[in-house]
Amino acid sequence: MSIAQMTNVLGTASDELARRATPVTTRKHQRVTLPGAPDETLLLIRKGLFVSRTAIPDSSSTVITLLYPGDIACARAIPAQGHAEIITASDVGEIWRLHGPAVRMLQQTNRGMAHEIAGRLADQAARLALHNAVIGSLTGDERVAALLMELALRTGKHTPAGIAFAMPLSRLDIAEHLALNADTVSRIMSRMRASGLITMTRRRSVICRDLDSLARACPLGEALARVHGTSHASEADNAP
Amino acid sequence: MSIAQMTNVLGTASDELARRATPVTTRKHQRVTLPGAPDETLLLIRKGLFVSRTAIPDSSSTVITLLYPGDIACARAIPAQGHAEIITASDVGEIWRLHGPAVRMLQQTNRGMAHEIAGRLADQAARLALHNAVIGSLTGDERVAALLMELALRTGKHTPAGIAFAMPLSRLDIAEHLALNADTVSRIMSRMRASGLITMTRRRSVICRDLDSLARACPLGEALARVHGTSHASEADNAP
DNA sequence: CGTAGATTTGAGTTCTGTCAAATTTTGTGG
DNA sequence: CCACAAAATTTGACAGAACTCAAATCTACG
Repeated sequence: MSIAQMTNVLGTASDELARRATPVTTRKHQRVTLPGAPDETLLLIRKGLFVSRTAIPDSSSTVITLLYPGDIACARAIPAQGHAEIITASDVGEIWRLHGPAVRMLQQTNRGMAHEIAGRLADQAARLALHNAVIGSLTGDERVAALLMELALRTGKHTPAGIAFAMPLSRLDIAEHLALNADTVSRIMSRMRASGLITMTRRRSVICRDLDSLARACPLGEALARVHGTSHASEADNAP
Repeated sequence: MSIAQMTNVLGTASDELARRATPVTTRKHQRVTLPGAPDETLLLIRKGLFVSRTAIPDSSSTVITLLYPGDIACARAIPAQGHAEIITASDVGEIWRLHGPAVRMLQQTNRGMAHEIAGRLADQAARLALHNAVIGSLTGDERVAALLMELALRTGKHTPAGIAFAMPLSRLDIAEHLALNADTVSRIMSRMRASGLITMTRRRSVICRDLDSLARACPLGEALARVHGTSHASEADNAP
């Protein structure tokens, strides 16, 4: 089974999945809770953009991971103890909740499913590793460019004026995700607006004239394009 | 099946695994290559400490991930294109190489294996997320303390003088892993030595009087202990 | 015992964080 | 539809932590 085929196993199994899973339609800022460690519930992201906000005790910081359609959220992949929360960042979202027993049952019926889940988790691990490189080796400007590029690749629409996409994260969310300060993020985006790299109608709507200039503004552009830019359009076309 | 039981599936399947896998014993600085993306080869870390050094094109930086016994390295979980390299950091190491066909065959025979692999990848994703928090929200001193604590928990031996462990990474490795500068790492460790937090016989051998003071020096100590400090001793007891 | 490489340390610079105030946006009720 | 309050964002001034560059030491290894 090739990777390309595997990518759709969760899709082709959707009849069976649909019987076992509990679909949840969410609106902006709605929280979906994920039980803590011993539980093996899976949340399958189906539509929209979600952020996994993980408050780690003993630290004032929260880890913010972005979740796109096709991604899987599970307690074991989250470093915090106890419950975790997945928050809808886009205007609407859809999650399928799969309880532990259902996961085990599906894995017995559909032998490819555990393999597919492992593959997805591997993809998400690759993204986390890349994100480590982003916040570890790039300047503030480059980090913001990386996020914009990621969102443009994942959720952007081509328009005459360039690639348009919604910025579903607040400045504070962006800051926490990119390991920056909210003030600094604001400064950087103002600078980008002034330099003409991006245009913003409203605060939450970005237009980027061309992706190439964004990629040039970010040393990891090539890797980001590989991780975020392939076949996600079909999965993310329900963006608001 | 509880998580505790799952943790050992790869172990209990070792007879079958041993038939399919190619064991590789490595010495310090030895490289084990992992074929690029379409390949589904798995490298199972059995003994020792390895670093996955991923050079991302278009960037001068390399992502360094630490791999401990029980961890899995696979192309899909690595953000770089093409081949990847796993480098032995400890004096000796052992890896089991599982080629794609062997993985598929094992998954048909042993239904729990894909599930176990998914669980391991989830654990590694949790560690990557925690590492994001480390390099994103901690000061240089705190990051170094976090690494020392991780190594102490994973490979430390209790001695009358405190917890002793080898520092298998060079200052440059540490710097790249922690998103710092090699000079800064050196400065920080000198400061820690001066303050009595750690003692160093030779450059690669560290003794920490007590873990608590390290944990106090790192706001994420609690989370690190949870992720690194539970039942790894039995897996890592072959440390050099 | 000498050399190449790794580490340490100093001095100066830059980027980002902190704090505070001004401004814009969003949400609510009349 | 407008006014108002609360929240979010923007911007300025300043401080501090980490980086860069360079030189001095130290180690490992032949």
